[in-house]
Amino acid sequence: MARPLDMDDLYRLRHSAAHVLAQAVSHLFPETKMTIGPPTEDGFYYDFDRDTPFTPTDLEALEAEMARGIGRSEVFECREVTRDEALTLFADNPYKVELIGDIPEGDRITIYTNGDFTDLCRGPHAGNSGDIKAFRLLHTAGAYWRGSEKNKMLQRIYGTAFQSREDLDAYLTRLEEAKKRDHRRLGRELGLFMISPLVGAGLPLWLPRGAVLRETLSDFMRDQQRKRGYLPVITPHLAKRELYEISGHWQAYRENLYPSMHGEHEELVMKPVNCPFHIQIYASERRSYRDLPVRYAEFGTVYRWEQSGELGGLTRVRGFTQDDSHIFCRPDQLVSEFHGVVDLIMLVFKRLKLEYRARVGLRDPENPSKYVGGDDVWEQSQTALIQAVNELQMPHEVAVGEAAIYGPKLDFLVRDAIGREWQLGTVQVDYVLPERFGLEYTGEDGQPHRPVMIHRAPFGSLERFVGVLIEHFAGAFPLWLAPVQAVIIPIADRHAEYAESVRTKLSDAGLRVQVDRRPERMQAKIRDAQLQKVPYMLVVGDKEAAAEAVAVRSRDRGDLGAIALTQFLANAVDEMEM
RNA sequence: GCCGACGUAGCUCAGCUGGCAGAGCAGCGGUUUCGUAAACCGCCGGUCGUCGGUUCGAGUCCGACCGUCGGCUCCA
Repeated sequence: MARPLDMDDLYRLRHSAAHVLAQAVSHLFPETKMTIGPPTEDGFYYDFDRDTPFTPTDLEALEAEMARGIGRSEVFECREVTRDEALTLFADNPYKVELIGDIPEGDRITIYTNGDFTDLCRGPHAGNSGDIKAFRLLHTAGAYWRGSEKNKMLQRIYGTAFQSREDLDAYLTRLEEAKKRDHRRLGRELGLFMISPLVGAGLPLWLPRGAVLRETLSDFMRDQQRKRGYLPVITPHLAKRELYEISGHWQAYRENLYPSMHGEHEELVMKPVNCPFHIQIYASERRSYRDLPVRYAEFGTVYRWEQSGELGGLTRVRGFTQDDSHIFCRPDQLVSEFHGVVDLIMLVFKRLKLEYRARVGLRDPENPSKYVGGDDVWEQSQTALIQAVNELQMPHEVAVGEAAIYGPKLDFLVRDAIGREWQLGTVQVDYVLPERFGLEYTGEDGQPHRPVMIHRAPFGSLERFVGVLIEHFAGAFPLWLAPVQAVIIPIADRHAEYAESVRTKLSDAGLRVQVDRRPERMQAKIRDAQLQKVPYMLVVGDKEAAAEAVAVRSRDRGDLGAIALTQFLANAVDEMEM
């Protein structure tokens, strides 16, 4: 076995590959201004300032030019320079001048040279360009200078590099595999959802099989919530603008709200969040300390204006449904309620065998305009959240600036098949909205007290959650989730009647089954069921009809032979519990 | 929103430098009644994303818009 790949070595290699790319650009497109070119998790990129964008043909020419640079095995030489020297060297490049200006006084300023190309760079680099054994330029993209849309858009070239040809091939194969499980592709192939341009971008339509999948998840959650003392509520999709002015969403998220509609005397907006509605329900009665906690749950569909370039599939949409709930509790109940919510979220991940990590999101003190609520209230809620998380003894990281507008939160991030991480479950502690809406309960002392709110959504959005599940399972859902759990395949027309009786028995037992009675051969029906990733195919012919049996073929394990129908049903029920 | 690529039948795709719109699968009709991943024959199917322009002539060239994809920015 080859020695384990040292990430630092790979980073150096990719960093050097970025320099070789910049060198190639300087040869073929001398008018181009270099900016920055770091290594990334999967490769590297380099941003160039250039009037005309790079074409796919340009990329081919650059790959050839890079190969020449690598062939020369040029050493990466590091040299420390003075600030003045650096400014002189890069006098004609405003980007480098800006970077030099940002290097703190007293820090070393270094430049790296490979052959005829010199770049301002902190390093480190590979020994020489010949170490880059395998590389590929992947695609181009626009990217703002320093990531701000106020700055000029630069031309970015993405590439990747490895220490061997095999590693590169393995990476490219992985990209291909990831493409095959893309939820947008599988969504169409498996008949789960669609996007109609006439309905609108970012507004997915759920097809029957997708709707069954989603409903199965919703039913699971409803069942858990019922067991945990949640109460269902249902609220409309529109509300007066004033509601969101009080909550603060109108001010803080105006650019993400759909333009308002005019009623007779009021302005109505599509709801971007469910919480103010649930707050109104809480506020509709006098509440005693004995009534708390109150847990309102709703699969609430919300609408947020997203920039068109951001839309795609089920994971980035303009309308989506949250498995939302708002818990109103006394301060002394906060920690136990919080723990109950985390328990529910972990149950979801366990049921689906998903790997996750937890992240505490705190507010960014540098950017107070992103939030509502005073410092003291934030201090209180952040302290409460951190305490609750610590008591769980759950590994987590802390991210400053990742709070919600009204409070800190605990997010759960799930990694999907392509390695992307998705924020799925979330719990938020909120002292702000109860204050803004003047919520109260009467305490033991007969005095009014302010409740605390917990916002939580274990799935996050059903759309995004299903999108991630499609990719995670590559469409081959576990039995309990599969939209069609079994297809019954009669071998010849004379077996249709028995097939129908099998369907009735299994349907009555709660399974989602279909009979494939097309005038096709059994082989064709099996093939179609496999491609549709149906967990079980039940072949029925003369032998099965005579014995009240089914010949079971598993999607994953192949032909399992004939067993009694009652036995199949018992096995299936067991499997769904797992 | 910004940068780039792309948009041809329900799906996957071909159509070279402008000169009569193609294939496979799906669908429909027929034949076949079959034992674990595609039976056979035939037929239908397209305002080449939309609108405008250049040209004797546009799927092909140009522009705008709509949409999709890869990024950037944003994400309560």
